[in-house]
Amino acid sequence: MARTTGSHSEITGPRVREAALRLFARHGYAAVSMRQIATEVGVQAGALYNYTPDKQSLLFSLMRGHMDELLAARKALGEEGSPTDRLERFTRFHISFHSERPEAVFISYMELRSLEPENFQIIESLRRDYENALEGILRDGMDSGAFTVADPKIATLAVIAMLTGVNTWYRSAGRLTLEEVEQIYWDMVRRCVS
Amino acid sequence: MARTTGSHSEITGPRVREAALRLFARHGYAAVSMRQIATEVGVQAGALYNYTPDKQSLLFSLMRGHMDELLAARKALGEEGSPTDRLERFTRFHISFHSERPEAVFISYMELRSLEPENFQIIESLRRDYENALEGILRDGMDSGAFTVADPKIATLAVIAMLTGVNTWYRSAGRLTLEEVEQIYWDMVRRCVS
DNA sequence: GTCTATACCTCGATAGAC
DNA sequence: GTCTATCGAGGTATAGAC
Repeated sequence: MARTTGSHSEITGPRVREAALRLFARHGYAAVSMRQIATEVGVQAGALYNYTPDKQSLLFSLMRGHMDELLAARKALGEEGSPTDRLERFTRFHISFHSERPEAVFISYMELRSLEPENFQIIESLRRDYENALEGILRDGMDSGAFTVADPKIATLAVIAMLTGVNTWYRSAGRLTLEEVEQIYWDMVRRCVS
Repeated sequence: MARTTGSHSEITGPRVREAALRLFARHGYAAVSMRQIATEVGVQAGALYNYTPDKQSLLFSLMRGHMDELLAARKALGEEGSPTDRLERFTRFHISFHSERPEAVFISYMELRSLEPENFQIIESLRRDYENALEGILRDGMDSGAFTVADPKIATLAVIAMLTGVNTWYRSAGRLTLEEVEQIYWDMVRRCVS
């Protein structure tokens, strides 16, 4: 892991982000030092500042990148089909997307309070966009009579909380395959809104 | 807020815990310094060490106290009635108990990673006790035919995640009363398992 | 682009006066 | 029981050599 002088910007940049992602997720933003990140990458602390203006920007960039990916992937699901079909797609998508990047998910939920106010507002707004996508499905289903939901706003938050909870226990080497987990949760979500 | 020399142990002790609870919840354990806590209480940093051997013990004591309260209150719900009745009691209890102490709940979920290993094991074990109480209700309901649940372990985690999510948005001055929130969630939980 | 060195600050925790 | 003062460690970020 010892490093000598040289240029490695194309390699080191991503490695800084990966190390920060892993360490922030494991120990928390405030508990991780720039020196630790540098050690993980194999450079000295000063070298990190070639890739980020400061520690806060590094956190924000990770969270922003995650939310942008999430929203783009959600959009790619499309709007075709019945509300029930769309809700099933959303449910399965949420579980599989989140299970593939547990560290980014964890940071994006846990480190909101570590963001400076302007950065917080931006991430919060992106998250609301995501919630609104689900709420739209639920409202369409209420209008068409497919769903019975007392309060679509609350049902949205309840479903997302339930689905995101998968990340606290799911391991790909565990008792259930991801497909089985998706099926179990889809059964519960479907019954929740019918 | 300026303080003079004197003895105030009966007052200061609880005040230290309250200040730590509030600050840990707002900014995170790692981001809060003993000096900040002392300032909030109105003493100097050194004086805190009359009430806790160190910062870690303060965190653990807060989390331990919360879990003990939670388990005692859950036990007081009793085991009488049908599985459906018990599930309704559990659901309403979880929501109201958690909504009354959002800071302790927040810390107990978010700061698990800030605990030293031995302390972590203790809190995790208490949390499993709580989950097992709900799982027992679900299993009894499956046995009696009242519930249809594909996987009681997963349903337990799903229901708890859904219910705990209330704390992320519920405010007592908001659009809905706590009773209304409880009713909405009970409807969703009931349908989830039927 | 990375290094070494360092400025400057804040941390947790302790010692000893009152 | 609280104060002031302080220790030693470690924090972010920058400067300048290579």
